[in-house]
Amino acid sequence: MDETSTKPELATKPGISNKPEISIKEVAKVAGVSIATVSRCLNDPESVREATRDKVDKAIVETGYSPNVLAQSFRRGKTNVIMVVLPSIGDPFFTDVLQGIRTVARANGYAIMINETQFNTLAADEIGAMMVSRWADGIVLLASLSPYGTEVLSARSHRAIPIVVGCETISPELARFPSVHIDNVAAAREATDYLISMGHKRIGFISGEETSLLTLDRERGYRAAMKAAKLAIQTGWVVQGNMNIPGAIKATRSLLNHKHRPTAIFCANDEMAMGAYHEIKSAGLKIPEDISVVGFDDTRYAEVTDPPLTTICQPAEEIGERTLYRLCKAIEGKSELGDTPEIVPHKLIVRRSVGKPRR
Amino acid sequence: MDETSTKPELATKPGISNKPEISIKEVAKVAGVSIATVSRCLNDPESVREATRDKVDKAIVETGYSPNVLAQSFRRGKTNVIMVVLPSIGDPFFTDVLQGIRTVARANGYAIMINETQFNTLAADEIGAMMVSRWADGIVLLASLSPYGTEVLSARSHRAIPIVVGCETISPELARFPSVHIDNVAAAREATDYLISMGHKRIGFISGEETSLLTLDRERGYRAAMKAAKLAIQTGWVVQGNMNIPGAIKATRSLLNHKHRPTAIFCANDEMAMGAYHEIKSAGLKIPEDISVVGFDDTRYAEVTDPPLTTICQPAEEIGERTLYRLCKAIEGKSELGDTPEIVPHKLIVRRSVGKPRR
DNA sequence: TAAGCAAATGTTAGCGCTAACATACCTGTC
DNA sequence: GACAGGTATGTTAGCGCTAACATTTGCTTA
Repeated sequence: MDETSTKPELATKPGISNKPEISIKEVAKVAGVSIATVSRCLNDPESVREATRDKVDKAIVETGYSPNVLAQSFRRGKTNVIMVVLPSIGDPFFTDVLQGIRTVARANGYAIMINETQFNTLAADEIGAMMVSRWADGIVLLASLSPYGTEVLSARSHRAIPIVVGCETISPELARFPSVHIDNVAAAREATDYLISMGHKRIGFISGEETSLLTLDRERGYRAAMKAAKLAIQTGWVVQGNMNIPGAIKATRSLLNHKHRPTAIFCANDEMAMGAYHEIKSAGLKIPEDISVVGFDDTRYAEVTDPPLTTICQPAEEIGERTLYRLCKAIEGKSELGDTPEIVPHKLIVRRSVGKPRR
Repeated sequence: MDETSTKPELATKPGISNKPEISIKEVAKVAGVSIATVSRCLNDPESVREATRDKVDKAIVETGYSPNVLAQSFRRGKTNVIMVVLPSIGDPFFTDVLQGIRTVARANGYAIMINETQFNTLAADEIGAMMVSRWADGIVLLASLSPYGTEVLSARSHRAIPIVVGCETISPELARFPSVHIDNVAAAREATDYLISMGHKRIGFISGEETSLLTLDRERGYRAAMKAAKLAIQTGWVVQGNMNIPGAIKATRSLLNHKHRPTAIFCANDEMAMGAYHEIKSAGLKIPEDISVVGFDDTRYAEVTDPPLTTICQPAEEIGERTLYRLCKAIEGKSELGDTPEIVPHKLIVRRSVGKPRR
């Protein structure tokens, strides 16, 4: 035990690390101080004399000690982990939101744990479990919850950890949570208005998951614009596309086969617009000459599609940053804005996917 | 305290949850049993008499108890968390890998923590910290580490938690870790050979991050194919594109302006191929008539680009599954394959982005 | 019915760390 | 040189849980 070989024996089987976990106790012994002093050196170095600190630092290096984060978290009752719940990791829009989240998280010493709902309810259980188990210090909810999920959340609310909702529109049930998002209704209306202003009268809409309130809001904006312009929406002009490419392809096909084929298609996100592009071109039609397309999100692909996609730009990174900022404040118990929803600005980005209708 | 109101008081300030954390002790008291029995009901229900179990279950519901996962993890020395390290969450290829990872993780009771390196060295520190702090039970490494990162890892190896490398080619330093990946050299060579077989003699290559061994391997395959066909590679035909769209656009521009302009471009991933498409079309050139393009990864976008992209298909989901499977085994200490690299098959998917060169 | 044995339950010692409290150690002042 | 008053360090009680060990209970069998 006392043989001072430079290298500790290597575990022959990684994964079954041989027990001798180096604890604060070991360091204390080597440094000739008490464990409290070691702890202080780690957490409040100012409070310990320099000479002692040096001894301890040396002992830490010598023993190869590093704190057991698990024990720390347990003791402090804080994990410094934030869970992010989102519908789909693959969505490039969320990539940008996550970027913002990560920046603020890192700055505040939090690690991020990502959880995909994939539009199912399972996630709700996991969120509930998370809340209750105290694994995470807080939750960023970028997805909409099923009614069941909302119920789970409410049921556990007495042991709640802070939640901030981002991107998603707020349902009445979730209204008690702070949120950061654009005005989806207004944005969708703006996009539709733009199509109308270009002369389109037959406009189709490809929606997302019906469980998503965000999608519903975009549909609402589309309908509002149509109504305001006194344009009728034919049955079959609103098709569900599930926010993904295969869904959009199917939806577009049905739109193209409609007996009153729309001259323009408004997609609830850019990903679906890419699917629509594909199907439109496959049908031998040209964008925007034969049919115009508008997307939503302004992902990094919008610029490089052919033709470049006209779409609504959300300040994704900013949403991420603001969401996490507010969550951090809430965790610290000094939320500034309370549960106020925070509306960030959107912007219609006009590229070349919209033209005048042929007739 | 004994007032049996249906709803416990709501914390007025979420985030500062009012202390009374319900512990196993509370449940034991309510059920009239010892804490050990409660623990047993949770962890090994078989070992407790049904009548007792019922009492405890009822008490659990009544108190609203749920275990403090932090305490459990601390006590057991196991978190059931696996950290996944990848270069970029936004890359659609990793979306599929993650899908596979998630499936196996969930089946084995692990939560996933995602960590983006974004090609910097910072991540290495975090991985090292993770290893040492025992936050995670294991690590999936889908990114290549900088030399510094490798050093960090080695330095801490005496307290190692299991690591399995996925996708990335294995450097000699990492060779001691198990891995799952395709044969990148062979795949890149196959793609290049295909271009050559179509009659191309002037072929450019857009590479990724120079720190990535995977990219280097693909470049190696390209060079090997060219050499085998006795085709010279002009200076300036191999350009770095950083695995993203803006990088690819710049790289493509330089390729198009080359005095010996290539008739085909091989991109180290599909994302860059999309950037290349854009730049080629912007220059007024047609794919594949004027210039052919080959990608790598076969992401979900490859099919819907215009024209559909010829590319190398990696079994992304399978890589994820296998990687995690092996990691789980390693965590359980019964790794079957040891550190053997596992090569999974790739496949060239021929679509319509490659034609015969014009001259 | 008492012994014997297994099954069921209880008791308790920590896991590694932090923080409250207790004690020791300085330094300067009169 | 004794004392106050601060500063630096030591001692120790848990956090909630699990698992090893101790004890009780219930049931079988002679």
